[in-house]
This record gives sequence, structure tokens and C-alpha cells, in this order.
Amino acid sequence: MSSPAVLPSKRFSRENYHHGDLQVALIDAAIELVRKTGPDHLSLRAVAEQVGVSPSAVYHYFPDKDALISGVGDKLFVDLATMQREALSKVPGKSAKAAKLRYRELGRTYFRWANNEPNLFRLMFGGFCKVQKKGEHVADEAFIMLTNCLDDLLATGVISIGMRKYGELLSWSAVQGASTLIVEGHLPEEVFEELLDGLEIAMGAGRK
Amino acid sequence: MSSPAVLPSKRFSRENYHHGDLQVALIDAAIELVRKTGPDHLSLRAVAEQVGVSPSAVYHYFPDKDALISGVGDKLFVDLATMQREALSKVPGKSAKAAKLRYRELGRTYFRWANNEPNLFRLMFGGFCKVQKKGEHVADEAFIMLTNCLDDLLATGVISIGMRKYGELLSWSAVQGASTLIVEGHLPEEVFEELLDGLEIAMGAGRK
DNA sequence: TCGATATCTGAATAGTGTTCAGATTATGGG
DNA sequence: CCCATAATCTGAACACTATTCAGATATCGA
Repeated sequence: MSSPAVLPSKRFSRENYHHGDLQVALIDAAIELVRKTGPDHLSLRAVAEQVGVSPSAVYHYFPDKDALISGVGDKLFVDLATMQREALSKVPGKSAKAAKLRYRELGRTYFRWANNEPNLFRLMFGGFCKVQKKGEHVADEAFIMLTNCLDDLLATGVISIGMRKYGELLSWSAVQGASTLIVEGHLPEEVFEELLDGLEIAMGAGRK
Repeated sequence: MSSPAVLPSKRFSRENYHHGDLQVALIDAAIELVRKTGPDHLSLRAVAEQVGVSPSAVYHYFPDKDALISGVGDKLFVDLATMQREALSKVPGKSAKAAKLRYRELGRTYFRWANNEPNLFRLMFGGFCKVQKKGEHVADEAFIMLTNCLDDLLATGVISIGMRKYGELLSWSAVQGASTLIVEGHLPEEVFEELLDGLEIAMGAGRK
């Protein structure tokens, strides 16, 4: 019986073995592929191949493909917040002018993100990644940055007291909506600055 | 050679044959399945089976699965516009009060649609259906209804001349964005009416 | 009635997510 | 240093998917 008990060695090289960081490597590879193919049309096997690992290896870090995609989503939200933080840091100062600029940069960064990487934006807001606590927005950093911006605008007299309470809701919704509508081809790219104009005027003009 | 040249008859019954309307039957079935499974996770074969037809039959009406999904999207946009038209028709009159109610109903209908059928909403704005002419929003009915609403609001003095030019952009973006953020779990459902309040105040308060 | 045409099937191909037994490597305790 | 144990990855299999195409079936016009 020619039983080849011990084969020379398959493909268990150190290249693919013992990534201690296979989890993050998989997410990074997935991001790259989603960027090109879109959140649908993402192949688990392609992700595994990109990292140089067998498809089944993925299941040691994610229960299924959707969980991997959710992991991608989580990372993307962190990345977006990072870009917004960096954008804010470039416009320091306590003047009304600075506050206005920060507010606009916050929106611009959001839109630029969406417009530069439509597929990543779609993954974030297209029902692919499940948000853990429903309606618990208050915790995350991006929301806090917006709140701070609005407080500064109020302090410097740019926006009115009456509109302040609608600040986060109106700003986030408008920027989110315009980004979606532009990315999906329902509105031309140029209108985004126009939206920021309108938003600024609207916020500053509450009665009382 | 037992060659069963002419088998009694397979499954070419009149039930599945000669749908002259297979195209719309497929779209209707697809809508039902997307409602349950989401735009990703839609199976072409499942759609075909639901209609009672073989998978390959689909390819006589759509070049591929994505085209079928695009077809679904087109129908959904028509359906949404129909619901909005019906909502408007229930609030006739030329008074400021009526105009306000129409404006709110337009937004409410949009949101209710999104919130009742998240998966259909995701299909419409998640990059699944390709918009034919990029940035050509002006043509479609929904946009015209919004424009008429805003004109009425201006005529009855509810909104200011200064803000009128931002009307469509700000309203559509805000409603679209809030719907997305609520549907995806980033904001609680209750804030939508609050958004409409803020939007109304903001629109009415432009200087000049 | 017959031929042309629209319509649908069946089978095949290549690719997918997922599972699991087992092979390989790393680790820590003696 | 060595060996048992745990962590990690592979290979093959299964059921499912989209897509193609030759050919079978039904309908319609002359």
C-alpha cells in the first residue's frame, strides 16, 4: 500500500502562517476589494487569496462573511472620524470665522470621503454593517466633534439660540443626504457647497 | 437504442409559458424577495422559482442579475412618487396651513417609505440601480412635487425669499439623510418629526 | 396548415459561502 | 532542551450561485 504518510510539506510556509494579525490583514484586504468591487460583489475567497491564506482560515476570526463586512464598516467609521479630526485641527482659533470654517470643513470632509470612495460609503450606510446599539449616536467621536463645532458657532454668534437645538440633527442629516444623492447620481457634484451655504444661513436665522 | 425521442412533455405547461408579462412578473417577485432578504443576498434563481420559471428564462428579459435589480429600482422610484402624489392629494387648499401640511406630508411619506421597507430603500440609494443621466434630477415627478410645495410655501409667506433658492436641495438632502441615519440605526426613529420642525423653522428664517 | 419566431428548458461551467477533519506550527511547563 | 497542548491554517467536500447555449416547446401570421 503506497501510503504517502508524510508529504514533504504543502504550503504551510511562514508567509501565510501565524499572522497574529490576520484579522486586521483580512479587513485591510477587504477594504481594498470593496473599494473596487462594491460591498455587494465582495468575495470572501478573493479576500483570503489577497492575504495569501485559505478561505477557511477566515472563519477563525469571523463567524461569516457578513461579520467580516461589519468589521470593515467599524474600521471605516473610525477612519472617517480620524479624517474629520485632522481637518478640524487645521483650522484652530476661537473667532467666528474659524468656527465657520471648521463647520464647513466637517461637512466637506464627510462629502469628500463619500465622493472619493463611493463603495466604502455605501458599505457604511447601506445596511451592510449592523450598528450595535440602535440610536446610540451620542457616544461616537464624530458626533461630539459636530456638537463642539455647533457650540462654537453659537458662542461666536454665528448661529441663533433657537436653531441650536436642531444643529446636530439638521447638519448631519443634510450632509449625509446630499452626499448620498450626489454619489448615487441624483444631484450634480457642484451643489454640495451650495448646500453648505444654505445650511449656514438657515442655522443662523432662527427667530428668538 | 432506447432513445426517448419525444418525452410526454416536461414542464412546458401554459402556467409558466408565455407570460407576455414575464418582465414585470420577475420584477414584482424580486421586490418581494428583496423586501425579505435585502438587495444583497438576492438570488436570481429564487426569483425565477417564485415566478415558476427556469433561471435561464430571466436572461431573455435582463442581460444579467444587476439589470434585474436596476429594473426593480426603477419601479420603486415610480412607486414612491405615487405614494407622495397620493399624500399630497389628501391635503388640498391654498392656505399657508395647507401648504405647510403638504410640505410635511411629502417628507413624512419619504421617511415612512424608508422606515417601513428598509431593504427597498437600501436598494434605491445603495448603488444597486444605476441612474441613467447623472445629475438629471429635474425631470422626475418627485422633484417637481417638492418644487410646487416650496412655491406654495413662498406664496403663502411661510418661507422667506432668501431661503427659497435652497429649498429643494436642503429639504431633499435633510429628509434623505435623516431617513438613512434612522434606518441604519444611527438615530432614533422619534427624531424625524423634530427634523421637520427644524427644517420648517430654518426655511422660514432667511434674512432679506 | 405550415413555417417563422418568440419563449422557455436542461445541462453544463465556473465561481461562491460554509463546514470539518486533520495537518502544521507555535507555545509554555517540566 | 523536549514534548504535550493549544493555536492556527489547509484540503476537500457540500450546497448554492450566476451565466451560457443548444435545443425543445408554444404561439402567431400567412
